[in-house]
Amino acid sequence: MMAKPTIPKGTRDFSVDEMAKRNYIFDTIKQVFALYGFRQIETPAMETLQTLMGKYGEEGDKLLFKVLNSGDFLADVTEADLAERNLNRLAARLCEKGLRYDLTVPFARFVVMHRNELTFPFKRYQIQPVWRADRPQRGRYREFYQCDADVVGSNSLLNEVELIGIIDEVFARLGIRVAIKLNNRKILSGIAEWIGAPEKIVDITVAIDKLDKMGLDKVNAELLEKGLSEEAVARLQPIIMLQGSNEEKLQVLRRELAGSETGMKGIDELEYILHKLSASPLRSTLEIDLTLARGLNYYTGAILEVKALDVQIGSITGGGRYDNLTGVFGLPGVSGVGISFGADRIFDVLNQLDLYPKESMQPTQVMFVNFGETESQVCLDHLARLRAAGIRAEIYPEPAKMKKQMSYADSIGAQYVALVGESEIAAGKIALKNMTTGEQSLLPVDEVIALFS
RNA sequence: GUGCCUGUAGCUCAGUUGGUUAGAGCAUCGGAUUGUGGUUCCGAGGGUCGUGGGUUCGAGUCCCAUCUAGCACCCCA
Repeated sequence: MMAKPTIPKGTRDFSVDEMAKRNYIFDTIKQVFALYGFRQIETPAMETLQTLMGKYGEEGDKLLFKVLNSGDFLADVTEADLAERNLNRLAARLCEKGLRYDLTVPFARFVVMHRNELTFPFKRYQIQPVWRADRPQRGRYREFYQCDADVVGSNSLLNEVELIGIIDEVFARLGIRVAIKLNNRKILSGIAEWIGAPEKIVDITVAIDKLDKMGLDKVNAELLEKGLSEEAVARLQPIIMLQGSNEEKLQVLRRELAGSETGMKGIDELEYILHKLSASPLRSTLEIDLTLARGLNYYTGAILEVKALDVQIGSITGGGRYDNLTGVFGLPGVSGVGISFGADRIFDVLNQLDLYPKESMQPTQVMFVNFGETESQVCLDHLARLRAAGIRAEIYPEPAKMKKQMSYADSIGAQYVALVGESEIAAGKIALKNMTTGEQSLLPVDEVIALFS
């Protein structure tokens, strides 16, 4: 007896309806990427662990899925290794491959491997699943798709501007209301530098993030607890309390961080991007948010994140600039900037808001009822004509009872049912039934085709 | 990875202080209706109560473990 079939934790099957919806998302994103001059690549599901390890910090390494070597994978393992029980060292002996954790690191590897075939700036997009051994929650899966667009080999901030344009266009097309949050790593560095505690950037941003929930007193208390001096906390006050329009925020930052060269550089960059974008107003709101920093260890310039306004879910898109993207793979001095759409979360958002256009489901437009051998032969001719005209059409494969064939047409959401029996064949016409209105008319093929153009 | 929480037909759920052969609605399949679906009526199939142990004369109900979904951390799309 077979055990009940299951799938691994944090993974999902997608039904035909779900795939139609997902493809609608992927197609929308692809079209916009292409509009902005990005071209697609793919990389393998597996990379060598050498490529993957150490790129995502200690936490990230723990979340990597490792692939057991084939063959006698214990051959090189000694009793001493087993006795030692050092997981990392043992894993290194047993596994040389892992599932990719994101698309950015494999892309960096790709750029370095193919550097002589590429012309820079190189703009690529990539839509593929990634895997993380995270504990699943709503909107958090162990297998999920990322849709990345990156530019390498260009330091121009125009890239940031274009990427924000892509984000705005994609969510406008999908009909999702979003807020784009913008920050700059150099500003964060400037802040830390200014209060004399460079290593405290993360603690500071995490604390500021809690201002709404906990209030100023508790935020300050947490900062002191994290080891900041009274003086440093006092200096931070204007930055913690930062609010108002983007212009006002920039003004305050400019005043407070005047002493930090790095900080001022970051402010300049931010201002440049906002200025360029002001020329053609975005449909989404764009706001400066100093609390963006966590998990973005490798970012060195702009940092951005997108939140859905009407659904509570983690960020649905993230991105930023990382100088020296390819440095770890032996190609220093190449800057990258990119964004990553979280297709699965966008899918969840769209599902909750039910924002799919009808056409995205691509249901059959005409289904022919099967009356038997001679009748279906005539239908095949009609089908060929309809399909040549780009109409999605099919015939029920068996001469089953009418009721059954009609129910089937109903369940697949067919727009029309075509009836071609003895009398229709004699008349050289098709009885076409509109499944929404229930109306039926007798038409020649040409007029049926004309209905859809 | 840490701390909580969930689990009964494909789906949404009932199931009385542990007590005979575990129910309903929806869905599925068949029939009423031999060229007309989405409405109606009738009928059928489908569950070793997530899984494995334990307590008990007796467990869907109590205990433990494990798996799964989810929540808060951590981290992130």
